[in-house]
Amino acid sequence: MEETAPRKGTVTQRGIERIKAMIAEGGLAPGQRLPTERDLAAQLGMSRSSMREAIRALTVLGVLEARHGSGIYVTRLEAADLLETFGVVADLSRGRRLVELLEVRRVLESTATALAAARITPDRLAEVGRRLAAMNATDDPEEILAHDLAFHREIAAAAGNETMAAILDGLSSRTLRARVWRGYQEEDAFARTRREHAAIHRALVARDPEAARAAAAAHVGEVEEWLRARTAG
Amino acid sequence: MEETAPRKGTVTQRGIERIKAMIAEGGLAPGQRLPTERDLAAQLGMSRSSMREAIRALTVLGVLEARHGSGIYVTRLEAADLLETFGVVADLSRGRRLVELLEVRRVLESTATALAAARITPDRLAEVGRRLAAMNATDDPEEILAHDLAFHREIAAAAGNETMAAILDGLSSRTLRARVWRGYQEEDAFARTRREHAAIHRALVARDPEAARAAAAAHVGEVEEWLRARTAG
DNA sequence: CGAGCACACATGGTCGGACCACTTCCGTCG
DNA sequence: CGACGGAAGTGGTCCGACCATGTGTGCTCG
Repeated sequence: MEETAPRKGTVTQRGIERIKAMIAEGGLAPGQRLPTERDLAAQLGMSRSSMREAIRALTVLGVLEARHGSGIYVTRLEAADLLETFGVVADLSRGRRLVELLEVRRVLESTATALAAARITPDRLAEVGRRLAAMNATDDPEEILAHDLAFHREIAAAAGNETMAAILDGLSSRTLRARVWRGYQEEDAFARTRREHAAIHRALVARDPEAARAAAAAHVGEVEEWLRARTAG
Repeated sequence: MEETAPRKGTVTQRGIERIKAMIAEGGLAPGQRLPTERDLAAQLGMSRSSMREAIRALTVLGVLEARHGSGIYVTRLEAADLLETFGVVADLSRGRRLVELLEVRRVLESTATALAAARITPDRLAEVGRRLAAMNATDDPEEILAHDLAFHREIAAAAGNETMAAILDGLSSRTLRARVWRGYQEEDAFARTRREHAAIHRALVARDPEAARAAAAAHVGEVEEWLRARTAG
C-alpha cells in the first residue's frame, strides 16, 4: 500500500505525474479513453477535486482532452497538440524576450525555408504562390495578416518537420503577430515585406535552399532589427 | 453585468483567460501577489473550485506560483519559467518526433554555439573547460551525463539568448537524455563523443564561430543519425 | 527595554457530496 | 424499419468543511 504514496509534493502533483507516467510507459495510447474522473480518483487514492485539477493541468498542456458527457481522452500527442502552450510564452513576452523569440524564429524559419526549397511539392508550392498573390491583392490588414500566416505555415509544413512547424506556429501566434506588426507595418513596411515575400517565393520556385535560407533570414531579421531598436530606444 | 460573462467555453477556461489577460495588459506584474483564491473567485463570479483549476493550469504553465500558507504570485515570467513545459513534450515524444526534436536541437545548438564562440567570457570558457575535463575523468554514466548537460548549458547561456537557452534546456531534459543516450552510449560512442566535445571546446577557445557551428551540428547530428536509423529500422 | 517564542489568523490544499449540462445508447413507438 | 424519447453515464460547477503551512502579532522572559 505504501508504494502508491510516493509522498511527493501535493496530491494533485502526484496525480499529474502518475498519469504522465502511464502515458510515457505506454499504458495509455494516443486517442485512448481514460477511466472516469471518479474511477481515476479512486484508483490513485485521491478526491475527485484533486484529480480534476490534475486532469485540467494535463489538458492545458495538450496531453489530455476532456469531452463533456463523453469522457477523457489522450490526445493524438502530435507536435501541434503538445506545443500549443508555446503561444502562451509568446503572448506573455515583452521587450528583450520578444527580440530573443524573434531571433529563435529567424534561425528556425530560415532553416525550414531552406528545407522547403528542396522538398516542397508542386501542389504546395502553388498554394504558397496563391497566398502571396492574395496578400498583395488586398489592403485590409486583417486579411494580409491571415495570408501572411498561411504563407509561412505552408512553407514550414513543406519542410517536413512537424515539430519545427509547430514551434514556428507558436512563435507566430495570431495575437503576437498582431501586437508586433501593428507598429511595424505602420511605418510603410508593406512594400518591403512584399519584396521579401517575393524573394522567398522565388527561391522556392528555383529550388535554391541557400537563397531561400538567406531570404527567410533577411525577412525575419528586418522585423527583429526594427523591434530591437524600438526596445532599446 | 453582461460584460463579465463572455460566455466562452467553460467557466474555468474563462478564469484562465482573464488572469492571463490581466498579466498581459500589465495589471499584474512579475513577482506580484494575487488576491486570495476566494477573493479572485468572487471577483470573476465563479466558485473557488473552478478558480483553483484555473490557477493550477497557470501554475503548470509557469505563469503563476502558489505558496502554501502565503498566497499566489506571478512568477518572474522569465524564459526558463515559461518554457519549463517544453520538457513534457520531450518526455512524451517517441519515434519520428524524437528525431524531429533532435533536428530542432541541432539547428538551435549549432547557432547557440556559434554565438557563444564570439561572446563567451573567459570565466565561462574556463567553466566549460572544467566540465569537459570532468567528463573525461570519469566512467560513471550518471556523472558523465550531468557534466554533459552542464557543458552544453554553459555554452547556451554564453550565447546571450536566454529564450534559446531555455528551449535547448527543455530539448535536453534529463529524462530524455537518459532515455536516448542509454542506447547510444552502449555502442562505445564514448570516444566519439569526447572527440566531438573537444572539437567544440577548441572552436570556442579559438573564437571561431564557423568552426563552433560545424562542430556542434556534427555532434548533435551524430546522435540524430543514430536515432534516425534506429527508428526507421 | 529588547529579543525570542508561542499562539492566532490568513491562505492554499484536500475532501466529500450535491446538482447541472451534455453525450451516448438503447428501448419504444409509429 | 426508422425515428423519437428517455435513462444512464460522464464531465462541469458549486458549496461547505476541514487540514497544513506560512506569517504576523503580542506576550513573556531575560
